[in-house]
Amino acid sequence: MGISDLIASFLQEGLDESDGGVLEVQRSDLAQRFNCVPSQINYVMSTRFSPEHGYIVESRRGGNGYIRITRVRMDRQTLLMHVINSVGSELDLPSARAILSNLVSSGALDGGVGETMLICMGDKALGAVPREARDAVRAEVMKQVLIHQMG
Amino acid sequence: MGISDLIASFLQEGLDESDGGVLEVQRSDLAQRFNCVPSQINYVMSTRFSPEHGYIVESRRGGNGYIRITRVRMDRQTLLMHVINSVGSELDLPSARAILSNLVSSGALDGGVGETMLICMGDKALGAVPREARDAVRAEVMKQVLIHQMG
DNA sequence: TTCATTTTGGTCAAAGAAAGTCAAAAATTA
DNA sequence: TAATTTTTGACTTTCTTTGACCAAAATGAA
Repeated sequence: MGISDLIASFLQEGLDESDGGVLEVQRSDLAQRFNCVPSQINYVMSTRFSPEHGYIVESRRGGNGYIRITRVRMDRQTLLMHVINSVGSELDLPSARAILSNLVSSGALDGGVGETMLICMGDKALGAVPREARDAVRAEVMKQVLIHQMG
Repeated sequence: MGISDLIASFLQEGLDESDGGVLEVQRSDLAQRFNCVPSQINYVMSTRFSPEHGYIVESRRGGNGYIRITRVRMDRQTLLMHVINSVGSELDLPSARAILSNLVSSGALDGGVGETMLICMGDKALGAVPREARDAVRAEVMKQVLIHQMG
């Protein structure tokens, strides 16, 4: 087992013992404990605690900064993940509408959230984005929101 | 929790207990109580009690000087309208965050919708938009969603 | 009244304390 | 050997703390 694996399993344990599946750590503390460089913690986060793996990682810099890992629920997640993976690098508005209406009617997404997303991806909201770039933005917006929704 | 957070939550409590959501404190008193330099109080005011966070801060110097914090309360329509009008042609992410958190905590916006908007305006979601154009997109997204929310 | 002194609060920039990014080097694995 | 994954570290960004210097209001003496 490499250091990254050690760190990962240490965090897993912490999450198991924590209440609510939430764990807060300090990057430099962890790095010291495992005798590695701080940025390795970022590596562990992005390779083992990504949303695709079922986690959300938030953080704050500066004095009293932290890294917070949250384990997300699993059932809805599968559906959302499926959609996330199916969305490529571009997404037109009608497709977005269809996807969202599916998610909402299947109960995987709150109606208000779905509508909000639609507005965010609409031509008015994206007025400042060149027409030919909008579908790329839509794809990214869709994916990011759904990834976040897994939490 | 850092000192700034401690001071902020102390003030929050005071506001909750106060009548009319108004609280008056003395800068040097506070600084002494929390064992910090007076200007740190100003820092707390500007980072946690800004108008975007839903507060008005007034003050007076000289003998018996004070700092007065007032929590702003408005009905949903007014609040939304106010925000829409106050957002110019550009909006940076921290400001968006503050505005949304205020709208949500005041009950004018559903939490899920607020979070969704934040993700839609995040740097990841707007990855395909040139950095220097993002704040313009954010402003438009914010306004469009809120306009939709008023309907 | 007028002016100096005292009592507050305000500003700003530097220093400090985390965390983030990115790409090269090293190690593993296929 | 070639490709992929890990490990490192130099550089960046964000948030907080501190302190030196500034500005205004109240007070009291001339």
